[in-house]
Amino acid sequence: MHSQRGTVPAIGGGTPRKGEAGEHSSVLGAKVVLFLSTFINKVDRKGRVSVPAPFRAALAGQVFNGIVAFRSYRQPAIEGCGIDRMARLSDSIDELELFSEARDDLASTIFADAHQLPFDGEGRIILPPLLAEHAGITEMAAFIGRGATFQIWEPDAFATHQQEARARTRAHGATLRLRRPDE
Amino acid sequence: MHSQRGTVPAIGGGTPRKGEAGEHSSVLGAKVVLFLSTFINKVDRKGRVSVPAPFRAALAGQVFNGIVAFRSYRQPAIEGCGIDRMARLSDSIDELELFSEARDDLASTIFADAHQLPFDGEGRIILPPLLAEHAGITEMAAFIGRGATFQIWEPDAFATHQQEARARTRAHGATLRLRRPDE
DNA sequence: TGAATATCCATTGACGCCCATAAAAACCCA
DNA sequence: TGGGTTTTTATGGGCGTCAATGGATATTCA
Repeated sequence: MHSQRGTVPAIGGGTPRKGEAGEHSSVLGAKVVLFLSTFINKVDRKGRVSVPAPFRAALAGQVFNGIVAFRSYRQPAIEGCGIDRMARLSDSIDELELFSEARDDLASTIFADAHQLPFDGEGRIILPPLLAEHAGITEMAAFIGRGATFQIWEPDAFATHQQEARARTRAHGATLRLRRPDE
Repeated sequence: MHSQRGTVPAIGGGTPRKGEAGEHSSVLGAKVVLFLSTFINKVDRKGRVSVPAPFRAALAGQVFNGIVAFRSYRQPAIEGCGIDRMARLSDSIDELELFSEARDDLASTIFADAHQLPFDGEGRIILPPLLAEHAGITEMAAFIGRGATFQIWEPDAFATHQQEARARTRAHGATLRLRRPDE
């Protein structure tokens, strides 16, 4: 399977159509951002790739119209999210010991490496060569939903990774206690 | 079996009546979602299937008007739930160490494989080929209520599975202690 | 002035949305 | 309690719209 056309209006749409992508909700900002599923799109000769419409919808309304991307430091993949999440991340890191080594490392690994990739009129971004190389992406790019964030992989590499992850999860019997709605 | 108009309430009989499948309650959001009974519906040539009305009722009011579906790990079935449940899952995962391996694995196992399937005007969804294949679904699809979630099976496969499950339960004499309302 | 970047336009096929039908189930009323 | 009426549901199909993609054109900066 590969890039099927549009599909899956991301989370925004309790309400059907009428162009407004992921409007809505919540008086206190904090719109529900959820990246789900996998989409494989083509990278054209100019290095452009369409960001899946559902992902765009999930990002709609943020101050920066595009995505933030940086190299994953554990995997041959690109980490992606909205600008809002970076702000939160910044806060989290702020809570680490000032001048600690971990803090330094995180700051330079993430923020220094982060790229702001704006959408063009059609919802595409241009993958910086540095990032594309890191992920081994040339012709196709797989957008992988991960809940509050997403990743971009070279399709085959991800397929392999996913199988391994599945195996590990099953082996560890990794469980996760689901949060109660109100807890 | 064909064409009995909708529904085939199999198990736990009591006909649900009037949209109250999993009506809600609770002033503060957190509506009670309950999927009960079994319904067998047809998959048309476009790959569309009607989600049983009672299930739709149980999902009414969530931010995303549709269901979230992904391949079951241990069975040839599709797991289904509402977007709210995924959001909670996302929150739970967000509490794990950032960038930890367990977190990575869970994310790529669960979210990457999840599909957001929006309802069309008639309450149908389109079954992605990948999922349909995994469950061996071609002409008919059985919606199985499981309380807070539900599954979608190929009818015959489910019948078989159910018999085996019953046999196991009888053998093991499985018991379950009921949770007190407020516990 | 040339190369790199940003806008805009065109194509096509999938999918969202609408309308129509039949048969249940729910409802009403004598 | 039974029959007739109304309201939902499940299901088929047609068609318009939008997303993904490719390429051309305008704009910016070295």
